[in-house]
Amino acid sequence: MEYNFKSIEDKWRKNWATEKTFKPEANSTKPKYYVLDMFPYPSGAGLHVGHPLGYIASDIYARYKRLKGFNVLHPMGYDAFGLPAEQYAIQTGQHPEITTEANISRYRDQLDKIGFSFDWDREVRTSEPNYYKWTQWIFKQVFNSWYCTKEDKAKPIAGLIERFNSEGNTTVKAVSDDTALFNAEEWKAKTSTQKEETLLAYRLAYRSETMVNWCAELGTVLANDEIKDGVSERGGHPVEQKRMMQWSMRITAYAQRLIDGLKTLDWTDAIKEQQRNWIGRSEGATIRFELASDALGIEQQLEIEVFTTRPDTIFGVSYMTLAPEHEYVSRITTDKYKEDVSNYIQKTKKRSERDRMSDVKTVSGQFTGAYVKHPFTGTKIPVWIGDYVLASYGTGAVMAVPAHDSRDFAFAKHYNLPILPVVTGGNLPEESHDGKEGKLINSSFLDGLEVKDATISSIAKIEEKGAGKGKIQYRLRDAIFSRQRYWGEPFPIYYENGLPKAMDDKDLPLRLPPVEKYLPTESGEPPLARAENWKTPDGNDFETNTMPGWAGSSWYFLRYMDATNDGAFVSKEAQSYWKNVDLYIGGSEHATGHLLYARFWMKLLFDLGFVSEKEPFKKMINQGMILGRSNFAYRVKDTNTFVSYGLKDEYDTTAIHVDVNMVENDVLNVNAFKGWRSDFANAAFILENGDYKCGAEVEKMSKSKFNVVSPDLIVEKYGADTLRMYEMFLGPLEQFKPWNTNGISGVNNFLRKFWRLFHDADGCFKVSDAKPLKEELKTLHRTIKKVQEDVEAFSFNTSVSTFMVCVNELTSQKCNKRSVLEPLVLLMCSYAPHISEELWSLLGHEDGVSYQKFPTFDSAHLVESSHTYPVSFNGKMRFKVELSLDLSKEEIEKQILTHEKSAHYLNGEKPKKVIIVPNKIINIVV
RNA sequence: GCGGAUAUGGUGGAAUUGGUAGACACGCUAGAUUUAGGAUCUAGUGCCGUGAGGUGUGUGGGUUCGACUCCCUCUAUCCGCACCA
Repeated sequence: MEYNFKSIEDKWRKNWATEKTFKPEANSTKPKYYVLDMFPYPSGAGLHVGHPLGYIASDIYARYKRLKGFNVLHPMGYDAFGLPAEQYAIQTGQHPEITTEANISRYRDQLDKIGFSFDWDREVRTSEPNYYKWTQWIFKQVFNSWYCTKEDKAKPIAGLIERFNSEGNTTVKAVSDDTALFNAEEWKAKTSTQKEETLLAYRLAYRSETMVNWCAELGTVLANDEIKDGVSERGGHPVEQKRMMQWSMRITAYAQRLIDGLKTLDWTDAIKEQQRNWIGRSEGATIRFELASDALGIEQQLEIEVFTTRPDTIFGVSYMTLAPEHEYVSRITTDKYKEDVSNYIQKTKKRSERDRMSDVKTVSGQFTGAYVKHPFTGTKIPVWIGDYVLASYGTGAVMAVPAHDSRDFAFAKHYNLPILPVVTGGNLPEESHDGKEGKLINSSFLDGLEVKDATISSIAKIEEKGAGKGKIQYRLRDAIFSRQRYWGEPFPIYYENGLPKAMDDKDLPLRLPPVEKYLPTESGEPPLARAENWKTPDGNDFETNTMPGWAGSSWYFLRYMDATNDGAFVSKEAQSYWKNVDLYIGGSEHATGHLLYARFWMKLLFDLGFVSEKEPFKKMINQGMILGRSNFAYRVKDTNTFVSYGLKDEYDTTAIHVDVNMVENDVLNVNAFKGWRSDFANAAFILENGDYKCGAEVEKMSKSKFNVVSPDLIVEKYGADTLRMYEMFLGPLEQFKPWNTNGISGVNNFLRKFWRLFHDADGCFKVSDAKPLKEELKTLHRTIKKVQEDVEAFSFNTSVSTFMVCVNELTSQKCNKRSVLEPLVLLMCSYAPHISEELWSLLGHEDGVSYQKFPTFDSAHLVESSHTYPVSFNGKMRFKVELSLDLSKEEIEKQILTHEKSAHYLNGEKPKKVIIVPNKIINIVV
């Protein structure tokens, strides 16, 4: 019988589904292992060959762990809320739910064809009410919590109210918006509205007027990580800064714990480093500078606070710079400079965020006429404004030390301000000396100290003087949590007297209401404002914003543990058994979005006692993207004539993406092209050697570039097992690589050869029960060893090669011994499950291959031809003999003596003594 | 500018962690077979050289009996962050 992948794959796929082969055991005594893929957003384009890459890798690992005796959880679901379905709804009026449903069923079909070992009974969809019920519930927990900095954890707000009742807020140490101090009496005297307002300043989910990234084109705000190069990540639309009332979450309260937690994670350094940079911890001090009182007609005793990471350079301050938006600018500017300052502010406002980014070299600023006093010397320091200082970081003001900060240096050079060196070293006055090495000079009590020590003692002196204090500053901002969209989770929030109130648990989920149109209202309110009767039974308005995309994806990994539970987001028992994700596979593009938010929520749920783990994903592998290879045709300008790639330089042409499915080996199927689009029906072609050659380029796969290769076609032509092995064979998992189908026949050949090992010349299934030869065992055990090492190291590409070598060797050994082939099937079944399952059943086993044990290797069989080389060692000669455990001592000696390099060491004499040590190194005393 | 990564044949990529560089696969060349081939099989294939031989892992240096592997220098490419004080 020939290898008929179609019938084999259909048969086993059905069998796995009906037998529920991949359902984890309940009440298992086995150790657990949780393998998770980042769940996909079901887009209209369907899966392309890049999507399954990570899924195949995780599937191989999940199947491997199962054979290794683990109770494996390997689920899949859909991140179903999102922009494209909503934009499609805006264009067509079709409800996003219908679009999403259709896309999901297409995804499911495609996924099913590849033979994954998912437990589909645990599927989750973030847009399902029985899922987002719990997203809303978690939001409520956040809303009803505050962050205690003393215990360094989130706590229920009810406890805070009790403390306010008994002692006010004077002893409360919390992460909160600045609020005035009050005692218990004052708290009790507040009206309920005032109390709510106060509490809102403490809640971990809160509403505030915030500067947001507003994308007019998309009609919504965007998070920082949804913006790339100043435009929206989706669609590339311009983004502007705007003040709006928004929900936010106090992720900043967790900044330090999010950094500390990274140490416990088995993630790549690149991702950890990205998160560290994003959180952006810097140690330094805040220092207050008093306004010089002799400034003309300016109010006394105003202090400007700066943040600096270099308090040691305090004596090098030669001026101060405020952000143009700094609140004191108008108050301190002297009459003489009023006009210049306001002109400058106007000018910087016009510069968009994008210009500021692309043009960081231009130095600009303006003197305000005001001076501050140096806290130690009392010297007058001029105050400038400059757009190199950001209002949103630190205090929006910097003490400028041009000698030791390159930005201050450029500014000082440009405006001719003094440059005072206070640390030795560097290349002053040509450039600033930013490095933290050298000794302090010209710095009074700091003179002679190293930078490190000077930093410590300067902070101490500043604190002693009451001029400031040591401070740790983070770049991370609170996460804006509301979106002006339809297709997202509604907030479980209504408004009473203008203040937000959380709904009762029993009223959840708050379902998305039907709306006529999916656009914002004429008055600019979000789409939910169109919903009829969007009110509580008491007539209070519901929140009209919806949650951002990351809400549902920040906890889905917990839901899989107990996907159908109606009484809790996950039961205590399920969570304490599965704990957290052991292996997470997905792209690195979520480094500062999803992966940070999920960690934040996990820690918050941990603080509140809902989960037992502090981190969601223990180990993570980031698969590289598979890129597409686009093809181009070259249209001669203003004609319908296309010129072949090699001749295009003789004409004035425009390149047009052509569908890669009409191109083979860069040769265009001209007839298919004519039928592709009506305006090409009459196209003329200038050929070379009778063919139309296309140009090619590697780009991201996308519908609009017509370079999407669907896995369906590959499965159709070669089968799922070939696709699985080929995707692994393509190269290291983590690497970005272009898709090309050139090598796929090699993998397909290999599977056919593998099949033939079990069949005789007439194609009849036939294996022998004879004892295997030494050579055959060597091949087998080497393969077991290598494959196990490769799987553990996620080097799936090399193990595919290992299989090929193994099958090639067994073929040339004409080996058809059961005792060799059976373990080989078990090795292969993670990679090519369908063919393995079929062969396993042909071998006469009733239990499926997934219920077996991973074979163990016996190093006694791993005998190589020996290889000897000399190693010098403390006057003795040391020889290393590789993999020659079966050689006799005499043989080893002979090899050493006849080794070409031996003459050099032994000078023709015989060694006095030969000592063989277990690690295959032989000491020879001369 | 800061941080992370990568660099090996015509191509994708191996190398047991310091031990015969180029496994495996694609491609290519020759031969066999087939009416013909996108099919199958056999042999060859880093580069230079007819050959013996020489040479070779981005550049230059170092450690070592021995370096793709370790150390230093430079170069190129990719990714992330970026006037964060």
